[in-house]
Amino acid sequence: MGKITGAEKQDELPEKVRLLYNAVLQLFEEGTDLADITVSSITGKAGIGKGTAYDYFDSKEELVACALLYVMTQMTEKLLKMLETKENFGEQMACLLDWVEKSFFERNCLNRFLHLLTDNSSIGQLLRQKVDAKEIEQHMPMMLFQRLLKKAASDGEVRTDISLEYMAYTIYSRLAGYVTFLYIEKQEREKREKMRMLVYQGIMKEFAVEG
Amino acid sequence: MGKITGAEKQDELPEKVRLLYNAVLQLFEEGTDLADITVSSITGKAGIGKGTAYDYFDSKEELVACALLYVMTQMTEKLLKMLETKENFGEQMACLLDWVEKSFFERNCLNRFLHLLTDNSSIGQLLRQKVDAKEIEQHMPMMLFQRLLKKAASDGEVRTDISLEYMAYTIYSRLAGYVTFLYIEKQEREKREKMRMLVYQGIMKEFAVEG
Amino acid sequence: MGKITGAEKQDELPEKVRLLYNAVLQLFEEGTDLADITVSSITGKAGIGKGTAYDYFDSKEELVACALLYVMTQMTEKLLKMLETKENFGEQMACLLDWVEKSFFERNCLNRFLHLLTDNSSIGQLLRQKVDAKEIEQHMPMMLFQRLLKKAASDGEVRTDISLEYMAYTIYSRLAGYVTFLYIEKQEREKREKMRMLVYQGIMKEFAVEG
Amino acid sequence: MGKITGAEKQDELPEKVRLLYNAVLQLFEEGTDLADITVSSITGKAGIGKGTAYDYFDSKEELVACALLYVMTQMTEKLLKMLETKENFGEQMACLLDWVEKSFFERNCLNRFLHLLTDNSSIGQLLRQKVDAKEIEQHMPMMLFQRLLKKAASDGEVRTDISLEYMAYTIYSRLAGYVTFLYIEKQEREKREKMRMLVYQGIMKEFAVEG
DNA sequence: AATGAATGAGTTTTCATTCAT
DNA sequence: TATGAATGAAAACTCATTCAT
Repeated sequence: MGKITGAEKQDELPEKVRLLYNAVLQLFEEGTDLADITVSSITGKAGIGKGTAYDYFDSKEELVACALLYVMTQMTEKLLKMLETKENFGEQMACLLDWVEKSFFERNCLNRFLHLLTDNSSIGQLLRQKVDAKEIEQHMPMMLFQRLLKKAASDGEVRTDISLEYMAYTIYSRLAGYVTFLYIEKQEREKREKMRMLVYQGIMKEFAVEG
Repeated sequence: MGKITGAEKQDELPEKVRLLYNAVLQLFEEGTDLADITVSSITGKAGIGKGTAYDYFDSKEELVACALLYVMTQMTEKLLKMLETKENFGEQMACLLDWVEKSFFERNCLNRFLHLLTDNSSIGQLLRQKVDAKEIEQHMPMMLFQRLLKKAASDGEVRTDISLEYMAYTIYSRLAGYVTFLYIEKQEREKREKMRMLVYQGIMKEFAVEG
Repeated sequence: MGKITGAEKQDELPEKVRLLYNAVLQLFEEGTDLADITVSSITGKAGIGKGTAYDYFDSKEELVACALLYVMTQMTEKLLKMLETKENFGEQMACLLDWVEKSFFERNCLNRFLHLLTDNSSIGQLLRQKVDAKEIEQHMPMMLFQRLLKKAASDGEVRTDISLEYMAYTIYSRLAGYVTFLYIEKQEREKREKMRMLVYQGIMKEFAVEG
Repeated sequence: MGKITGAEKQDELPEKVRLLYNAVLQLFEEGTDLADITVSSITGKAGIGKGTAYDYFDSKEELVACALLYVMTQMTEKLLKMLETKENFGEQMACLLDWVEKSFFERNCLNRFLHLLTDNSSIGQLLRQKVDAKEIEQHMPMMLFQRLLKKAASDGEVRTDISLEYMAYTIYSRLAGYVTFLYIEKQEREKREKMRMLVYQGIMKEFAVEG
């Protein structure tokens, strides 16, 4: 009766909802555009009845936004764990660039999510609303960057005279810019590697201590 | 009946096509999401028959992609002219940031266009294809930045030891990042101004020659 | 572009609208309940595309209400013409009773319309709204009765010391009551004829001059 | 598992069935249209499981028809008791008119039931079938009127030279006509009172003995 | 006996595209 | 060349009914 809001914890999710979320993720990974995702395609992939989706969500928009929120959260959690195994800030940034590139080519959607953060569609708007809910906020990309930076700052790896928020946005920007570059110049391997190195150096020069 | 491809020069455009392009621009400026733009709404705003659109374009996607291409071209041309009146690279960057912010608040669409560059919808893909056509390339944002940078380099205002392409992408990235910031933190004026200054300084520190 | 409102004159009706109206009438005559009428069944019977219905009407409800209004108007006009050929008030009442009975058995819907006047469904409500529009009012059953009574009064056939409105409602009531009787006792011919005579006499005794 | 047929006596009704019946009544009193009543809304209001309804009834239609039959029976029983406290036929008729008007404005459903007697929906048809079952017949409106009239006739208050059945239908008709009048002219209080008086006088003049 | 999660057929509605005029 | 009436495939969503628990 109470509908899913997207604030549920992972272990609170009903089985069918998990199936729906996975179906949305798969569609995303297949490159299906947001506007072309239909309730039929989701429930079909999930292997459940169309009506069931409406037992848990009020509308297609709610369903997709919640699914994306869930996947983003999962993804950033995994990413965070991975980053935490790195020795220092530089390695973390290198790892992030790898991840972004891998994500781009495997379509596993980081770029799609970054994109959604500035999407004007009803689903994009709904997603931003849900992200605004405090509890979830902490897993969002920008917060992830801030967390990395805070740790690095206390370890004396990055400068402390620049606002954390600005540094987070700048890292986000450079990654998003790199994704755009990939969209346009994906074909040439050499160029790609050169650009990646430049982005890496750009971040390090601007924020890292020493050189 | 050769259809419109988007490669036409401004003065080659049939009157009806111009009307259609303007209609798409208006819809965009009204904030209509890409997915919610219909052929009816376009031809209605253009004041011409629905069938006429199909005399010039093979599909709605073609029509919208061509219109966006045209508008982007127009916009960057206008922007370029404006930037060329500026004394130096620093002023140009400040002007760009103003423009981005104004564009964001007046919905005059620069952010929408930047967004489209990494959009997976059929229209977005078509648009990128068209951008790839050499003749148009020169008017696209990245090329605009490269042109500015080339001039600035020859005037000794920016460093010459960094790849032009990287510098262009970095400027693009920082602007796109600033737009994302505006999406998320638009409400607070002070924060906004501080962030804009930081972005400006970030660009200048990385690329400008001395002070 | 301007949608049909139900206030159109007969010769202003587009061909397709006429087809839709006829389809609704046929469905009604087949005894289909209001709630079971679907847009598919209407356009199917009309032999036109489903979308066409929405070119002319904003919703199924609008379509059905307009169709019923049209049919009621047509029916009462025909009935009025028929009644005007009668010599006097008594013959008119006898004719009305015949008509009601015939209508009941041939399902040509007078009873359905009378019924709709007190129906709580969204279509019933819409219909009453449309009936309230002045121009149409004159053709509705109650107005028809009032017109007959006015003529009869000026011819000295009915009493002039009773309010016209009351007389109209009473005639309406007795007819509706007779329909209810038919619903419940339709099987027995003799009983039916006896009841019809009683209804006739009831009207005449109450309103006719002399005896 | 013999299902409920609607012929059960009040004290034979399982608790759950009573809950279902009450839920239907409440929905009706809230003005919900027959077509908008759902099994969910009924069982929800009844506070029992959806499946339980199907343990007792074969279909939604059966459930609603039985519920309405029950409520009508209850209502007419109550009404009859109330009428039996009246001194004479005239007071009974006045009381009936009060009841009808009160029922109309409080939505307590007499008008809805009268309406159902000539309704073509599957529920309406089912209801009439059930009314036809002899045991129940005695509680239906028409029978109620006949009972009143029989008593009044034996008390010398109404004429004995007119068929009881005709008188019953006429009273029913006039009440139904008054309801129609209320639907159309509910707003004006004065007109309403005048009409009610005329209806009352109409009945008395036609059927009452002397004055 | 009682439940309510799950279903999917069926409904209303939209809109890109066609084609007779 | 230009039109816009007509189409129908496909979408979102509802709800009576079933059935495993």
